[in-house]
Amino acid sequence: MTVRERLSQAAFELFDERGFDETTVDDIAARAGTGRTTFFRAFGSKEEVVFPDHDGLLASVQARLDAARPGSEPAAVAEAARLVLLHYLAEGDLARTRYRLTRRVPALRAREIAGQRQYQRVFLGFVRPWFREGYGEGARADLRAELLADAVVTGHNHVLRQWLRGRTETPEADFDAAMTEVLGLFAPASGDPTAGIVVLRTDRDLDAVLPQLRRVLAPGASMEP
Amino acid sequence: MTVRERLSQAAFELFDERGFDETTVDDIAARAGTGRTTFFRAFGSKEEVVFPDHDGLLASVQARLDAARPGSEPAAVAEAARLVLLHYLAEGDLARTRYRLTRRVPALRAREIAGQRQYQRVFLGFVRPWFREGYGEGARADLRAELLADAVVTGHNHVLRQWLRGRTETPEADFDAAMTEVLGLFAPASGDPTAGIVVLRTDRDLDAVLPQLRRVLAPGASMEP
DNA sequence: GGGACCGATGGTACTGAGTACCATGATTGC
DNA sequence: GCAATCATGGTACTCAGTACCATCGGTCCC
Repeated sequence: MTVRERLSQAAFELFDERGFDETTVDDIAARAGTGRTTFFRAFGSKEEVVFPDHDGLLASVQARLDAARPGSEPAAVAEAARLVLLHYLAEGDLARTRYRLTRRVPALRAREIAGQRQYQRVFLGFVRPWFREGYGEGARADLRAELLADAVVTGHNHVLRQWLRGRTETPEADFDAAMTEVLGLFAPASGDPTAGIVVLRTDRDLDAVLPQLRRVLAPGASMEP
Repeated sequence: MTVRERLSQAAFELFDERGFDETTVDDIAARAGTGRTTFFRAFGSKEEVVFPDHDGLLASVQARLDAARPGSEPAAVAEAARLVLLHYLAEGDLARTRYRLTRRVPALRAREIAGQRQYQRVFLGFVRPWFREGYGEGARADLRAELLADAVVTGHNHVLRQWLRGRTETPEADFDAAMTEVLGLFAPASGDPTAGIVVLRTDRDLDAVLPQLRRVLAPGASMEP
């Protein structure tokens, strides 16, 4: 076990026993059998122990998006987001412990949220050019791109949260459904046959088209042609 | 000028001159002609000087939503969000200084983002029951409610940012447009005539269906098959 | 007027995170 | 065997934030 791993384990144990604020860096270092200096060389800050893989995960999302080919943007977005989900699923109990910690400690919550925003920024950087192409440049395309980048992160978080709370046994299937929903709401028209989405605003009788619409709007079946 | 105002002014001056991290609380207190203790009694933390009205603004948003009457949810959401926009517009240069600070200082950025999430939570608390009613309980309604709550905040931020950067002279009109867009994407059917918006996904020629659908989709009609 | 009370202020001392610097000991390369 | 390198740990510092206490000005009551 590396020093870093010993420190991480000691930290999570102590956070669980006493709480985050009640644990000092000295406590962690002592339990791990190292000095304080070593802790800060390994982790940079006390909070960072809780989110050790954040930067790497963010980079892998960016890499997945960078590797996307034109025309497959929706798939690239979904697959990049899936990387994050799979990472947490693989962590198992550790992810649940982190979840409990972030619910309880405002500073950790703030850091988690800031981290999520970084994902949103990465998705935005990928999605904005695509939207400008699909909708034309201007505020409308940029706003929609922001909304989609948000929605991808929120969709992911929604599913992850259900799993962290033990509310679902099928997070990956839920994820597919959520991504379909999200991409269906936002993706601009493009060469991709899965991206033919229209926003309509009217002010009259729905019943006439309802049967026809039901086919398209039906849960589960709605998004795939 | 109250002690709090003197401290605030001194702080912003120093942040501007030397930067946030390079300014100590002692510096601020000294320039304001008070003691360190008084600073912490007035502000709670160094970061809080930068976001002094956050809690009050959040409460006013909550209050506006609490006062909403059934059937006017979209208007309530838009008006509650508008409160925030108007607050920043009224601040003028102070808001721009804060914007510059939050771009430069990661800790302030994180705090700003955490604050935005609080707005999202408030909107979510308001919107979720409405969506459960409109779509039925379940993950789909909850996810869509989250997406709308996000989108309201993002729409607001989008417009505010344009103004903070000096890219628009008509933030209020932009805001109306953004809210229409956002609510149009997400709002479930309701009595409000501005809410008769349906998101539809087809794989056919859009131009062919659009006029027809435009005719038949009605406000107030349920999207539930 | 005088004394008791009270709120705001400011000072002192403490804890704990994070940084800088240096000494030491182990490992590696030659 | 020797030198260079690197991880480690120790010491000392800055600064945010907290706790506690002393002081001072005003106010209220007698």
